[in-house]
Amino acid sequence: MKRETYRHGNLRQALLEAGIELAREGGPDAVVLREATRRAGVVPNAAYRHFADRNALVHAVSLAAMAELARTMEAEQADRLARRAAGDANAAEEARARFRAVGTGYLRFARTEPGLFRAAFFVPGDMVEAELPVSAGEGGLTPFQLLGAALDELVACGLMPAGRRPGAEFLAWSSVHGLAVLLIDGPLRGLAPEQAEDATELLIDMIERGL
Amino acid sequence: MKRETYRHGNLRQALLEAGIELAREGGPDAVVLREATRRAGVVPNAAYRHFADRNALVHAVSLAAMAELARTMEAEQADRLARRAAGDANAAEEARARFRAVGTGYLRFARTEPGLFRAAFFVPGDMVEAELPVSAGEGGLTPFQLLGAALDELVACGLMPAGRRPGAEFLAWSSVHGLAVLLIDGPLRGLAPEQAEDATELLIDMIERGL
DNA sequence: TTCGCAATGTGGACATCGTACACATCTACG
DNA sequence: CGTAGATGTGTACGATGTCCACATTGCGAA
Repeated sequence: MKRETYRHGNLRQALLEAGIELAREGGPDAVVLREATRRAGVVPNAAYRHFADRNALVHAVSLAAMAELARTMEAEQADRLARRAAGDANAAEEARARFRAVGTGYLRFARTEPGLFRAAFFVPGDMVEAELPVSAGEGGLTPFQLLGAALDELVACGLMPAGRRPGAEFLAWSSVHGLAVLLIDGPLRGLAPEQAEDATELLIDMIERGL
Repeated sequence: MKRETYRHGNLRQALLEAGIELAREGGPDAVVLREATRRAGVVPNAAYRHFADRNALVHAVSLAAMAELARTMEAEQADRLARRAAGDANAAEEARARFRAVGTGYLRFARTEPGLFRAAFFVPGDMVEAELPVSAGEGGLTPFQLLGAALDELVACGLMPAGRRPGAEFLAWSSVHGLAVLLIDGPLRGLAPEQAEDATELLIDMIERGL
């Protein structure tokens, strides 16, 4: 447990990882600075060499969580597309699948990692941060950008009137995000996973009709 | 400032009101027990005669906030209906207006009282509490019940297929709630009020098409 | 009416947290 | 080398939630 070198070597990263773990277990409020330093085997004040204050730490955790959300969404897309690959290469159906995967991936992450999900939207960057590369997945796109790309595809395939494209991110995002919130700490929490998935599909159906 | 009777007389209510004020200013996290007792002119521990712990206080605040949300929604409905009253008494249009008012009222409350809005969904009652009379407005209906009633009307007027009625509360609610969250502490916060209202109308358009 | 008990408010104490300030230790660069 | 800046330590303070023992009071039974 005890370090033998005076220097830690990689404290910032260690604190960040401890913070992520805390957030995973209990959301952003559970990211307590002293506990993170404890887990890193270091005295509380050491954290201040790497983060201005607790908020800065939570913010870094938030960005990391956002990136993990992006990865989950990418994985969901890959999964959905693979599941239908060999068949036919209908571009429109593919665009739809990619769009739906954005939503289902988002909601899967929220249900699977509620703590991190809440953390991702804490100190929730304004629109600027939604495009910060730190919060991107493997493909280099942030969750917000993944959604935008999927919508562009829908328009390109004629599945959505171009006139409604501007601002559509926010409408789709709102709906999915709202369900996520209601599911994880709103009145719908404690819904069985299966029911939650049904609700997810119904919601995305509604969005597709409404877009 | 100082009391002259040993008994406070109505401490529970005083603490609750202080708590509501704190929540109004800074959301549920700002409801700090000691500050509430300070405002009530009483020693910290006195609170424990009326609330099991801080959480119980926040929970009571949450229910009060939910009731205020309900009142805002009722007011919005009354407003929208009055604004078109004298004209014609088209039942379908009236049902639509009432439905839209549910959403706009909800979002208006979120933007006007972000602290209370966040508090309302803290310790967020599961489905049971969404029907608790404590969180109802003047008309005796909770926000959730107001939404349900509006949806029933839509179906009755043929504005929405009856087959999609079951569970529709949750879809509409998710969408509106999501926009609220994104607007008040998500990436859309800081949108000008006018833009926020535009987004509101667009979102409700989408919901109407999708339901 | 009186007396005693339950309800309500007080005082003091403790652990935990975030964070400020002064000091110790190391590493890298002139 | 040796010194300056970077990194970790120690001590301390104020704030918070909550526990325990005690003080004060009002109300109903005797």
